[in-house]
Amino acid sequence: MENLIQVYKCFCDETRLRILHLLTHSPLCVCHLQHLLDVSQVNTSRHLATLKKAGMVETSRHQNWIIYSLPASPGPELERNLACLQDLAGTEPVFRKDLTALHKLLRTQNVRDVLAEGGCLLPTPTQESSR
Amino acid sequence: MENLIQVYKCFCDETRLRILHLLTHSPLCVCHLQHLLDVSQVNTSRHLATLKKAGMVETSRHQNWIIYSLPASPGPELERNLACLQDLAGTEPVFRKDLTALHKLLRTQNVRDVLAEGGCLLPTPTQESSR
DNA sequence: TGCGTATATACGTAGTTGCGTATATAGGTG
DNA sequence: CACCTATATACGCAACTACGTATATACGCA
Repeated sequence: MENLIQVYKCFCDETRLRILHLLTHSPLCVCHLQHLLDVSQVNTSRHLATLKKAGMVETSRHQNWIIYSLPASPGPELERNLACLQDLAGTEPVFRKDLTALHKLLRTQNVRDVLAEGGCLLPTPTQESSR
Repeated sequence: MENLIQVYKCFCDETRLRILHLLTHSPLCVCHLQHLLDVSQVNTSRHLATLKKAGMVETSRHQNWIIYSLPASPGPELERNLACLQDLAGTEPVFRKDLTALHKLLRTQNVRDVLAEGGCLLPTPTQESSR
């Protein structure tokens, strides 16, 4: 039960929902999440920490970057609810907007190869989004 | 998006989850919910008010009793997540225990007929659960 | 070793949530 | 109308949450 509640607690914040939704489509480093979400670095990092503590994301370091991704083997509560989220995401403008931005990012930089090597989606959009 | 968040906010409390799970199986009046959940009257009432404000339950009065039930036409966010909850409920001991108690209640009092008339699941278990 | 970039944590604070105690409303019945 | 039962709301408070500002850690590179 605690696991289930924990999932819902994570799900009831818009930023975290958007993070999870994005990660459903691709692993991402913090700076790109920050850029895609248009949320401050601290805030992004904090929400990611929350998700990680709840076992809802995993991390791997690649040089200076921390790559966040969904767990390789998520618990049933998470897995089931991510599927549910995925079903509903299509009708939520925010999610669609995020997806468009993500695809643009992936296309522009053809980073699938980089990702395949466990890397970050360079170039990082650091400066302009340091609000 | 706000709707979706609201659903998750309601879902991230154990008592409210148990209420929704019970209502998935049968409409119920406050006093029986209170009894089944073993939660104080005020607390039960308050959680129900929260759920109602979020459009996640509906009420109908029958004499002195307020019968709570799931909405006749729930929004997609709620409907989808209730289905998800239903899927996961089978493995949660608390939910199974609640269901057993509910079935016992329904059997003991053969109240399906009463419910069919929009009534309460009499007799009410008032005194013993007034903690 | 010292600097720059990426990410995380500490601290203070405003807003929110949950819950107990007390009290109010509303219908039913004598 | 007076009283009982069922349910809801008001108030106060402790715990939790979110977020900004400031600061720390960790890695890469000159």
